[in-house]
Amino acid sequence: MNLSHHLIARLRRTLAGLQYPDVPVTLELPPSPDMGDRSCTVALALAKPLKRAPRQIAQEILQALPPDDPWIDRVEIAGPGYLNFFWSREALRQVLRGLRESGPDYGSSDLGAGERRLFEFVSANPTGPLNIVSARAAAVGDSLVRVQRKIGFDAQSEFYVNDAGRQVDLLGESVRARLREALGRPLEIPEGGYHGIYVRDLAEQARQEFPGDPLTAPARDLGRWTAQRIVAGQRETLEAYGVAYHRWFFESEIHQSGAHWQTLERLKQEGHIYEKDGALYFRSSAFGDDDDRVVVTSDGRPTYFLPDIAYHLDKAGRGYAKAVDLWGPDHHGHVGRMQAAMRALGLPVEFLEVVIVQQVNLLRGGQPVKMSKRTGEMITMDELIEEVGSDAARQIFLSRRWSSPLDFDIEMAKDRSEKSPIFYVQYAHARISSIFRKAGDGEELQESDLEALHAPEEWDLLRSLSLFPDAVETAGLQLAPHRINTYLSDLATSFHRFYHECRVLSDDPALTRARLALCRAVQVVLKEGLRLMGMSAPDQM
RNA sequence: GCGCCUGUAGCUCAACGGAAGAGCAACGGCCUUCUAAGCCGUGGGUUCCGGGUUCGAGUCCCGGCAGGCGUACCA
Repeated sequence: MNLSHHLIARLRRTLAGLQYPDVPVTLELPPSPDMGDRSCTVALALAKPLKRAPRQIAQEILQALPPDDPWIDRVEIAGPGYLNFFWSREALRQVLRGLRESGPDYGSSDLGAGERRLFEFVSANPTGPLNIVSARAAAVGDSLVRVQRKIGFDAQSEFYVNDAGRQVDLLGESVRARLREALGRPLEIPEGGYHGIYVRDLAEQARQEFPGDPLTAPARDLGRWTAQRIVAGQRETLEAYGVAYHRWFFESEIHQSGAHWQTLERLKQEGHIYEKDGALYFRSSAFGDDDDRVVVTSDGRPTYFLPDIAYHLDKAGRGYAKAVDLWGPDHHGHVGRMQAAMRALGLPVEFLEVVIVQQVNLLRGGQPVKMSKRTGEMITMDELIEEVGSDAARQIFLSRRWSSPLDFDIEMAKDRSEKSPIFYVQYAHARISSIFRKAGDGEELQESDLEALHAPEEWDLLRSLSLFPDAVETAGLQLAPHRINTYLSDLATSFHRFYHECRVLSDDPALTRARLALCRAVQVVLKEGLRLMGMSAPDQM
């Protein structure tokens, strides 16, 4: 049940019948509903190849359209040559029937044709608790995966744990420094170590539970043990946020299997590696990067880059046609080298798509909250969820494009007054639930009841429902989950207006049944949309 | 210096290359009703500036300006 697809198919057939050159047929939303429900600009696009006036072409298309379409009430030509389509009441009733049949599957499609896609996000270092930046990435990444699956991609989520390398040693040494501090010695955190107060708690845990003597064990062993504790905590945080990964991938797996050395061999064989000053360089500049990059240092250690290449190669090896990585703005400089590596290894350019999720500026009542990674002074993701709640946080993170920097005001996020737009959509859902509580077990809808729908607010609501599949499709294809949020706000507006103007439970049984069916349809779409955003659909507020 | 992101109403932000929008703030209305966390109305714009491509540019390209981030044999 997708009115847009129906119309596009109609138009394509008509254009083919007219033997026009092949141009993409897409639909727009006219600026105002009284100008139409969907609009098509093919006549404008055809003006040049046909060397004719666009309005004249529009006229020709209009006349060639099958006149007997029960879903189209009328077509108008507007402006320079827009074709504006108006749905018939029958079409809008059909939306309601279709929704009753498909339920939450409404808006699902097989557009992705089962293509396997892997979404990697957050992937924070296992050296401290997750912060607010991770909260944004988690909200965006998780919603992306949900939407991708909705439109027929076989999408999965993954967290890459950097549990190897120097930072793990530093973590071990930082824990040890805290252990010594607890014994009354001065606190000496190593250069580049971790200053956060959370390290003290980890040291206490290590004192009690580390298998062996944490004061004398190798820093790497202590670090690895601690990292595992931190990862477990990160996993709990994300689960409290409603994010469950399909897989947690540990960098140490690569070090154990030696996959990174195999990757290096492969690059060497292809002639993409050279030595300079004792270090091994990957000739990434030959594949579009600004510069060549070190993959093995002069003292023989792999840089983080080499296992990272191996990891992404592993993604391809696992049968994913596309890997989408969500990175922070501080890593955007790495996009070029990673894509260069993918190309050097023979993967198509589109294989790796990097989404840079921009920074979050944390505010409290309009004032910036100072955060410092060095001193470990920061608001953790746990504190964020505790203070503002998972739903409110996700709603804010999904209300903007990921490419925009975002101001997150904690006070505003907690606000539950009428000024706050955060609960607008959920409130609509709760209101509908309330109606159904009052209605009790209603009678079954009769086909003839639909004739009772007449108010403009009812048609407007049905029009809004008809746009859900389009919103899902756009959000999925453009990797733009905030589109779902924009759509749901519009739907909620239509509903609140309807609620205000049209009493659902009345002494007219047919009208009551019809309006209850309409409410149910709205409720299903709100709930499904909220699910795609990883938010709950409360029955009471 | 170079690279990336951002610049749209007073503020926070939407807008598949297609006809500039919403929320908040301001002002004025609506609770004896299924939830007022809601609804209705009013005002508010050189889409940072200058070129270009296009039938059509907030959107794409080039050049500026402003803010943010990055620019390691760290991750």
